[in-house]
Amino acid sequence: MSHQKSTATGGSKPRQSARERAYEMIGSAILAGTFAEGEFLDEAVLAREVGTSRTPVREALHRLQAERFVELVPRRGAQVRVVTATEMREIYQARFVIESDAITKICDRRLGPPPETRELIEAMETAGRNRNWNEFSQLDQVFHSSIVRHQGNAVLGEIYDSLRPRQVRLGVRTLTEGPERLSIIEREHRELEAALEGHDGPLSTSILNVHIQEVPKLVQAFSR
Amino acid sequence: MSHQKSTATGGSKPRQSARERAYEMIGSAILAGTFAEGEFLDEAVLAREVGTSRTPVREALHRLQAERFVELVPRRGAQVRVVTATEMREIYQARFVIESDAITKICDRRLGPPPETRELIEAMETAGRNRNWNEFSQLDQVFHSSIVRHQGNAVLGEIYDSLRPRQVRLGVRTLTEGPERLSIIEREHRELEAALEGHDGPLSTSILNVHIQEVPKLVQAFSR
DNA sequence: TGGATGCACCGTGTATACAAGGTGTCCACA
DNA sequence: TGTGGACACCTTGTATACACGGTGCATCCA
Repeated sequence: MSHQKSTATGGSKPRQSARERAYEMIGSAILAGTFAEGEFLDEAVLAREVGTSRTPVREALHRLQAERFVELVPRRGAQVRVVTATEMREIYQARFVIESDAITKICDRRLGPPPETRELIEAMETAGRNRNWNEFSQLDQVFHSSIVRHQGNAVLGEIYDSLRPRQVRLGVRTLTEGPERLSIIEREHRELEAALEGHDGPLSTSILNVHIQEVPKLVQAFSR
Repeated sequence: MSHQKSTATGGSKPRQSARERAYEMIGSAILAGTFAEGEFLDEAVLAREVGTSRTPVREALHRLQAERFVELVPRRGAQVRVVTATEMREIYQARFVIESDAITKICDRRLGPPPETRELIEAMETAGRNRNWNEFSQLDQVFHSSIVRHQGNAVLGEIYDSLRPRQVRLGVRTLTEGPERLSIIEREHRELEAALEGHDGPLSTSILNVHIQEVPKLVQAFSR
């Protein structure tokens, strides 16, 4: 999704389209919890706030529907989707199904970890030390995504990535509320890398299983 | 996706929106191969053909992008996506990953096949006898989707269903070109039902594996 | 004759005006 | 006082007009 342009990407203005601005503003507003869950969004109001007409706003809302941020009810408008604890668990289960499959295949074919793994792990540890949660979160996504894509199936790669924006909705919150988990995450990443290096499928999968369960466990603590 | 409304659904007009009409017309035109792969679609032309203005057409194109039918190139427009044999294989692999996971869990929990299974199998055999390929194809989707959803994870269910429109793009073609495969498909469905009934995970999975490979094998025959 | 530059045309991106449908309120009547 | 219906307002759905940017062609210069 790439809300909140990272410091690196936010350079010169590439003449961002109005639709893109609307998409990012509305998307991050939902992430930030500006709108109540279940609330209907008024296109005209949004347009005013973004500083454009309704047209780009409508297109942004359609994209947000595709990403499951809102529900488009005919003649009623865009309703902010309610994210339940159940759905969160399902998203993480889905992640595990796809990523563990990738890991198994990577080990079967003795591919080893993706080449950029080491670099990513170190970048994450730096971001962690600097308490830069957004950066940390994004790098975590790249780390896992690179594993899934290393397996070679682009369709599964896309699907895996599409789960990201949905989990981010709670991910940042959980991360900032439990930063002591950071060292655990980092250790697990290194363990996973080592297991992939050793082409040990079952071990890799069990590490991933524990690793991915980390977050939903946290979520459940303060779920509705 | 529900192009070509089935005979059952096509009853009285529920005041279908212009966007929906545009979506179905353009979508089925792509399925029918009316446009060349890689071709850029002209919004104004499409609007004229659908009988509406450009606005609903644009919204339809955005949805078709989400479903991977077209690629939206900024300032250039909607390009009909090229479907390669590789991508087809990847889609079927993805299906297998999700559905086999569902099957394994269904057997682990001793849930048995979904209640509607028997009914669906019989409806498919009727459709097959009547050489009604669209009906057959849709029922096949419902059959497999019901298995995935029987496992209980709605997110994985949605993802699985989203793969459908993409594979339909070649599915109908392969079906009409190889109708002798019909009895094989029907037999495998019954075998799968029996294996689920017996809570036999490995057997169910291996049946599914063979079953799902059927189509991409056909595809490869006349791939580029 | 080949390449580069500028201009014109065309198609997408955005804004705005208009149409249609639904929701809530207010009034009338039981 | 409660309930039912009609009307008005408000919001989405669609059409159209305008702005912006890119592509391709033609012309000019080397």
